[in-house]
Amino acid sequence: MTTTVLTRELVFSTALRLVDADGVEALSMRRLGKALDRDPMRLYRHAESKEALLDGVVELVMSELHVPAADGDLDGALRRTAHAYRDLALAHPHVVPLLVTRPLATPLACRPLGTLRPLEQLLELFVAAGFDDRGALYAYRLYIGFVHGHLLNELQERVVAPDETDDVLRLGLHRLPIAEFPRLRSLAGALATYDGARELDEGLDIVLAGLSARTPASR
Amino acid sequence: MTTTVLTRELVFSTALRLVDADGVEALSMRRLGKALDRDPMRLYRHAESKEALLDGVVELVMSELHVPAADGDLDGALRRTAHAYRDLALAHPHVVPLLVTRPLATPLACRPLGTLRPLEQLLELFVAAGFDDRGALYAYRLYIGFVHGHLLNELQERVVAPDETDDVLRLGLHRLPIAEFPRLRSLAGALATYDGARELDEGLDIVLAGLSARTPASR
DNA sequence: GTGTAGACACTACGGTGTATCGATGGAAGG
DNA sequence: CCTTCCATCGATACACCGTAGTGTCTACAC
Repeated sequence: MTTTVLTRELVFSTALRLVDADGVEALSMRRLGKALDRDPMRLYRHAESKEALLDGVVELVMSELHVPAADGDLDGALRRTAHAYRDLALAHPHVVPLLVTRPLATPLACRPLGTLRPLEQLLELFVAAGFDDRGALYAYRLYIGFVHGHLLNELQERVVAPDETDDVLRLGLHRLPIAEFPRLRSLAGALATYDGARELDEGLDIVLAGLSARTPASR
Repeated sequence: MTTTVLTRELVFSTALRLVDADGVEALSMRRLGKALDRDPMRLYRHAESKEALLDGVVELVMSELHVPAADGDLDGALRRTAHAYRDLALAHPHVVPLLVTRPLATPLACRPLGTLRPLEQLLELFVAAGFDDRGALYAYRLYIGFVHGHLLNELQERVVAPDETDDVLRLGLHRLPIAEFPRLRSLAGALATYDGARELDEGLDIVLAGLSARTPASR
């Protein structure tokens, strides 16, 4: 018998565990209740609905993203947080759909504060580097949009049948009509040797260069 | 009494209608059956599962994305398809979560062919512009990642309480602790005057410039 | 006529989110 | 001590979900 009292952190962290283990659809109130050895209805003390539970999971993950304080090296700070974000996403791949999707259902100011904190810190970074309000918001969006796009790309790459040895087969490319998809079919090699961290860096080269060309300080 | 026979296109297009009207969670086999005035079980003739139904909806939307043929103007072609993609996303905002999320659950070659076709055509565009296989794939990913990131950004902007007149209130920013979120709270004006198409264009400026610096043809 | 194939409907099972209600148990007031 | 009250908890109930299984009816082949 579990004697410890049910805490908010315990609820959300085991919710995250369930999602990490078996994906979002494996998280249900009943299963979470069972995992905590409590009546499922008890969960509504800590999350007022399942939607709130999902938001809490997102918050839990996002609160682990640490944005360095402004120290004059904007590029370095952005690179480090991008990689930290990537590490987080790879550590919790099943949470990424929630990460990019939940904000589409919730007005900005109603989002959990933990998910807003990195946003605020990134804005601060841009402002410290000389952007005005509008410019900082624009820079933030370009940056975070790129990172999200990269993460979606990289995680798609991981959905394969890894027991096949041949690239074409493992990727299932043989199922595609040759006539219609010549380019795609010839990509077996390139698809197999994907290096996410490097590609993130190369993309950052481009985005950060474009950004610094727009910093007032650089003119 | 409906007398017409149930066709695949009818099933998927009314599924899309349901999603467009009330979001993904409003699409259920039972409701779709009711909308078609058929027994829900009949739907399994045309989609072997609900997952397949969702994939079909994505395919239906993506098959409306037309990528121009290569004619030497890579930048123009990429700009036009980016805007076409954006228009599609704004026309079907509730489908966007599916659009970016479904591929995370399906190996590339198992995705509906209709969703792979734009991919193939974009690859063709890059190859025609002088990229080799690997370079074309890299360019594709950078490009589509950026576009996806932009769409996620832009659609987040639309989740508000539009009946409020004051910017701060409409965005709900007053709910944020001033001490912790000074930057965010001062963004009311900038958030309110967001221009998605322009921001897409400016981002494309950066991405396409970075890309053309890597085209073999430019060296 | 017999057989067969497909369109269709119905029922049933186990699961979901969550509203509601009765019981329990401990603290506070007399 | 006893009583009262309130917060906690378990359980049940409702409406809905995806889908397996089964049976009916029509139309055409042989």
